[in-house]
This record gives sequence, C-alpha cells and structure tokens, in this order.
Amino acid sequence: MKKQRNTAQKRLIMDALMAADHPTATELYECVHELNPHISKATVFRVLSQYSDNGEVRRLHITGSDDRFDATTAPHAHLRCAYCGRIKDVMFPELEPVFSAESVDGYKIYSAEVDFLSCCPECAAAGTDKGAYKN
Amino acid sequence: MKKQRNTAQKRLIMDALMAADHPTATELYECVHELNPHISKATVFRVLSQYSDNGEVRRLHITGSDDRFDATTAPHAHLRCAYCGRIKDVMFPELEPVFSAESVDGYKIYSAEVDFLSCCPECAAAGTDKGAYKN
DNA sequence: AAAAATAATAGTATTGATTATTAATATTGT
DNA sequence: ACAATATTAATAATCAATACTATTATTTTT
Repeated sequence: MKKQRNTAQKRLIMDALMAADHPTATELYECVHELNPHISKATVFRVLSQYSDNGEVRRLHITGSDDRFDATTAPHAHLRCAYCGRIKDVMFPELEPVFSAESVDGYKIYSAEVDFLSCCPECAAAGTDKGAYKN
Repeated sequence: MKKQRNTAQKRLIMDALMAADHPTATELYECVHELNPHISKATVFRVLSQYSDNGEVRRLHITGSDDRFDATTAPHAHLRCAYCGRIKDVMFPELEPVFSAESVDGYKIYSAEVDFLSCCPECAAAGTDKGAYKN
C-alpha cells in the first residue's frame, strides 16, 4: 500500500466526520464545503475510501441509503429508525459472540456489520410506527 | 397499500430470483431479459422494490456492490468473500438472540441484517487472503 | 359482456452518487 | 534545493436507480 500523507484536507474531513453523525459522503462534503469552499467532492470520496480501506473509518451499508461513514471503530451495531432515518450506535452482550467470530463455515472473518431496522422512541411516541417492513 | 396483481412479469422475475444467487437488480434484469427480451429494466427494479416492501424479498446493501436481493426470508446472516465477492447464507446459534431481539434501547426492532466480511475457503487456498480491511 | 376503474408495463428520459482523468500543487526524503 | 512521489481541484464520464407517460392488461361494475 502506498504511503499516506497527512494533509489539511484529510484533517478537515476527519474532524468533520467525528463531529457528524453517520453522514453520507455527500453530506460530509456539504459540511466540509462550508469550512473550505475550495475542497473537491472527489477528495471527500477518495479520503473516506482511503480511511475505510485502512480500517480507521467504517463504511456502513445501510439499506435504502447511500453508504455512510462512522469514525467509531470499536465493535458496535446500528439501530436505524425506518421513519426519521436516525442512526444510533448500540452494543449489548448478545452481540459479543457475533463480533468476535473468527471463522464460520470455513470462511475466515475479517469484520461484521449488524444493522437493525427499527422505530425510534420519538417516532413511536408520535404514532409514526406502522409496523412496516419498508426498507 | 394498493392491491397487487399477479402478472407474468412478476412470476418470471421471482422465479429468476429464486434460481439466482443474491443477484443485483441489473444482473437479474439481464437474466430475465434472455427469457423475455421484451421486459423492461424499470419493471425489474419496480417489482423487486415492491416485493422488498412486502417483506417477500430481502434487499441487501453490500459493500462495494449495488443492492442485492434475496428470496430467502428465514433469518440468516451473510458471508461475503472480500476477494471473489461470493455471498453465502449462514445461520448459527449465536445469531439467534440477534434476530429475535424485539426492542433495544427503546427502539422497536423490525428486522436485523448481519453481514460478515470474510475470505472464502477457495480464495484462502489460492493464497488470495491479504488480511485486508478492504470493503 | 361491454364499459369503467384500476394496476402494471415498456420504453425512454432524467437524476444523482460515485469514479476516472488530468494537469497542477504539495509533501517527503536525500 | 532537487527529485520523486502523493495529493488535490475541477471536470467529465459512468451507471444504478427513479420518474414519466402513453399504452396495455386485469379486475370490477353495471
């Protein structure tokens, strides 16, 4: 792998990612663009992919949305509200064996992604829950 | 929800989906197009979305690929080989509590998706495994 | 069994996220 | 400072997914 350099753009993008909440690349671009209107969209995509390849950032493949990015690297699952779209990090004991699996059916495991489609308390309180399968 | 009709196109698409192995919509379109060259790409996307909204089909958002579709509705996780891209359905006892969770942190759970990034036995044997984080 | 109402389709155009390209700029090692 | 290498901005290109629309198929009503 090519040696990587530390640039102002990368720092800006990483800082914005840590401040943001599971943004898509495009959302992060908009965010970063306000701080430095000169930054390119392609740079955001490239830097995120680079960090993701390193394992410094996790790329989330959430159904029904573009890829999202997460600066939290400790093992955790995601709760996504089907109605308002918010995503919450979550960890509980039953997930432990899933994230620590090293081999399954002869496949060597590198990492696991666990996503729950759900209804958040706020949307439930607002009566938004239709019990849908929608995804 | 609108009442749904059972059409020749839908049957064709569903049959092809069950015969195929976690295809993307485009792959499925190509497959179906050979049997009926008159069928429209938009129809494949529409029918798959319809089934997915019903819960008859699961939509998978897999890293580095377009959405894929799975006709198997019983709870199961996916093993994806980081090198050859193959996807294998898998179920083991430790996953049971994950798929049967009904509520977490006040979020009401509708469904769970579990995906393992891995190296399949064939790619491991071929020495392809680089232990990568790549996704 | 027509007519009316509704759903689905084919074909095409459009959208929008992501990737490729390339010339210019910045960073690092010597 | 110089040479080698990595990074970037800006733009163009790609391609999955969606929107649109006129037409066709199916169901329901009369």
